[in-house]
Amino acid sequence: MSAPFRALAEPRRREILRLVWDRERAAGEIAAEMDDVSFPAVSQHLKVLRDEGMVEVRKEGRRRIYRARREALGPLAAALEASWAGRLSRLRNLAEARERRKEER
Amino acid sequence: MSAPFRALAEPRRREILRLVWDRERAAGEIAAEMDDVSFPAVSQHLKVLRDEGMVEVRKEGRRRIYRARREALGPLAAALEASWAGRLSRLRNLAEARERRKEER
DNA sequence: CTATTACTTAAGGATATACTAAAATAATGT
DNA sequence: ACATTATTTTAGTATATCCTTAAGTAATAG
Repeated sequence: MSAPFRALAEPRRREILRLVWDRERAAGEIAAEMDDVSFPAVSQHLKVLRDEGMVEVRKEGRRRIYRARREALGPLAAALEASWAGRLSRLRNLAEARERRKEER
Repeated sequence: MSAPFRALAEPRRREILRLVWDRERAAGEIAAEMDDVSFPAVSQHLKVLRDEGMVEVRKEGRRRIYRARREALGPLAAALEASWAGRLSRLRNLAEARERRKEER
């Protein structure tokens, strides 16, 4: 129960999920889309997502093709989509306002 | 956007949220309900939740009374409730099955 | 069967984070 | 004013995690 939240705590993993959310992509393609991170690092994140059942892999020749298992994410799928749509922003704004108040002191 | 997921990654913080989900509780009461953790540690977790706007505090005498800001959690509220109800278990079971398969090799 | 491409796994290091104990702050009581 | 209770903050440490480089697999190509 703990693990799904943990898996999504990492921004890179959320970005990977976004990339394979509605089209499948090979590991290499995913890595190519991401900035400032090595291929192995991406591969390690993919492993975490696989172990959580959040993505599925399919072999095609020498490529591994990934896609999100949206159903498996349950209510977390909506939370992810909200975050990509910036719809978690009310929360963020509140946090920022609090931060500002703190600094004013 | 990153921060809310990060805040919920920590099991203790999810437990704190559960404790103040539908009744308010003083910081000390929260700490008393939790096992194997010091009061300061709980206080630090409460700070994270406060900074994320996930809980509200109210002073009453020398006690600080906390409650969850469920509205502010947006779609994450449903994910939390699902996790407490064990309804994220399909995900977990898949992950465990995968784990078993790996060990069998 | 050697080389190349695509990817994963392993080893090691740097940084983040969660914890404890101790000190500081805040409100009330004597 | 001083003590007590409730909580937070600070300082320091241990552990987790994310990253990089290097080495290991797997599949196809020559």
